[in-house]
Amino acid sequence: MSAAAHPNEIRITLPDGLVRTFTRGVTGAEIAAAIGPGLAKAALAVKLDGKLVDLDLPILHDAAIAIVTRKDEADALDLIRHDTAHLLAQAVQALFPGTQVTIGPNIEDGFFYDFARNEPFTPEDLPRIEAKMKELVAADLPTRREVWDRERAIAHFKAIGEHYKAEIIADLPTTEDIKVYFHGDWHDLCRGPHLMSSGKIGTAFKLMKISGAYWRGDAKNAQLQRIYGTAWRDEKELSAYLTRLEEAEKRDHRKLGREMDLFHVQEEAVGQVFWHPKGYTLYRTLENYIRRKIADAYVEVKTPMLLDRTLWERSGHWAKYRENMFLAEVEDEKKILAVKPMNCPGHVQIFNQGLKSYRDLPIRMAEFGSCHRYEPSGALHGIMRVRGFTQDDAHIFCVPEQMTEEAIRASELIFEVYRELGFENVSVKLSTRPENRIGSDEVWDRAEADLALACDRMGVPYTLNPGEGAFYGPKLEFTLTDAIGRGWQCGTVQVDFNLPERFEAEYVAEDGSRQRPAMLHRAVLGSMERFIGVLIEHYAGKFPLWLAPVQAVVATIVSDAEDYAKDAVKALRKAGIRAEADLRNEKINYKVREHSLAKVPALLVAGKKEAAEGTISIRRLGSEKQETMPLKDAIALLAAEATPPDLRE
RNA sequence: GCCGGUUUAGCUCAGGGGUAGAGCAACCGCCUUGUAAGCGGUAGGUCGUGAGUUCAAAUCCCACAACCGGCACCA
Repeated sequence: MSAAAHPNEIRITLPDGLVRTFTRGVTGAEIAAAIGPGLAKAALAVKLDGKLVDLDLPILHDAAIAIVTRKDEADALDLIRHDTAHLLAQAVQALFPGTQVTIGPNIEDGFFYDFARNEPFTPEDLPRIEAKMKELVAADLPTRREVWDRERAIAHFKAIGEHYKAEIIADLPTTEDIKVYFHGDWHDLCRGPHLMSSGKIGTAFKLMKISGAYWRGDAKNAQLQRIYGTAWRDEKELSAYLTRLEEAEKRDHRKLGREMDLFHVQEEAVGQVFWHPKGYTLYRTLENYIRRKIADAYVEVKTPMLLDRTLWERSGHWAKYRENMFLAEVEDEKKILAVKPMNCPGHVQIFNQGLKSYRDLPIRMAEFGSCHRYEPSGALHGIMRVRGFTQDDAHIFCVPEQMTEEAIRASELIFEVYRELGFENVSVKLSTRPENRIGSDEVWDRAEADLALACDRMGVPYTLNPGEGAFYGPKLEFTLTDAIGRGWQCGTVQVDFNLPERFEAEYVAEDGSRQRPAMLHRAVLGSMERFIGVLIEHYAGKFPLWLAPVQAVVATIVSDAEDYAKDAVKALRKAGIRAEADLRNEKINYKVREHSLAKVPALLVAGKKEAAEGTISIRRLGSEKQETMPLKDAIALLAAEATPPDLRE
């Protein structure tokens, strides 16, 4: 492209490819105005060579620009949310003088701002702050950007008591301009860009919650007060978001677990689950499914719950993980036992029984291992984060050359299981060496490469999670996406250099020498408890038939149909269907409502007609239609559907 | 663990120094019923736990616990 004819002119390429010439120093606002008054009015910011900048920023060089309006969803939301965060800070400082501002970034669906203030904010403060924010929007305060000298900025923010801001500036790279944005007469350090006035923000925002948050995310630092908010392009989007939150709440596994009589928790067993008959049916269905999935390639074992302290000292857990372990003392024997937080040391003990040959490898040792970890009280959450849980665990002992192949095998199992359980969308992360680790760099290089190669060979894309590996080895982490788009990290494949070494696991190699086996940890579901929680929320309690605790209810309309209904239940059960009879003296409306609320997938209604004809009237959960068919056809239909996915043709 | 909030019947929630209420569920009757609540009645609570103030505490004060929302943690 040739340079512009005149030195004071620059060439601006617009999104439609059109190139227009403007005076050097032209602003996005001016370009928008030159294109049309509508665009000028709608303009929020400029995308200058792909980077969002202020509308009033002078453009000095030839560039490709796009005027960003509310129609550009991602950019518009970014701009609006960031401005709303500033608006929040401005309102808070107006209402609560002496409050320091710190940082206020955008997050998914909104933003937050962290404040330093001795008095805590209360829930009642939120509507007040929100009202103030709307006032500031109505005032349509103009935005102004200034670039300050670093030392001046630090001195200024210190002088006005904004010590956190001063600290932020001091930590900014020296290459960075120190930009201060004014909204009316309030100002804040910010990298920008911002909308040209507060009126552009609109009023589709809402403050959501208050929480504590540590300065710079470090629990050793002071705790700040965080206010979360959400902001959208218009009221319609805001209300759609709020509706989405309500819908998510309806899926809450704690609520559904109670309503569907699946499980409960109580104070005397904090962080542990009481599985009710229906919940445990679901649990066993899932467990047996996994058991079938691994039947051909794995051996299943069961290891002790309580193991002597000396074993944990040897495994390294005593040093690294003790504060998370439950201990049991046996005074008579002066012993301290620990409740296992993991199954791996136990599995190595089994591996170590008897001499293994390279011909025996790989040994894939699985256990539905009941583990207990003393999780911080604040981390507990329903059955998703508990202190007593069961891992669908396995450890694979192999020769080092088999590592990639075994990682592939484990990963493919994970993908297959997720797909069969109704999760199509799965992402993979490769977590690499953390600062605090054991093992030489060469060993880490090799292990990370093995896992990366496994992904490549499967054709599975992965994102790198640098520094997030376990201290004993790198890992692959599998995150599935549920029905409403939330990610749940469940499966994992981890290399372990630590345990085989510490427990001196060995096998006899081809040349007769003793070698250390490589070890992989792997879990598909992760924890049974957590995964069932995910399933409940994913399906909103409406499980596919094969998982549903009660698959069919035969409900009578008149008492004359009772014997027929009982026989129908018998026949259903004989076909392997979890069926129950509802012979109560209630209207069919009442029964339909009740079993629908209980989320029974198939309601089989038997009245006088059905009893006489040997038919049944099927009503499926979620449908208002019903279909009458011969009982044996209904049984065949349901039996087919009740077949677990791995057993289908 | 930290910050804030909450805790009253099985569930959802009201009440707020004078001894506890509603709806639904449960139980008992009546109704034999045709696809999302038929009618009537009965019963049900150490008001999270402990300690205090008071003539009197579910209510006020303190401590603790559990739960909820975040933060931190998540071998």
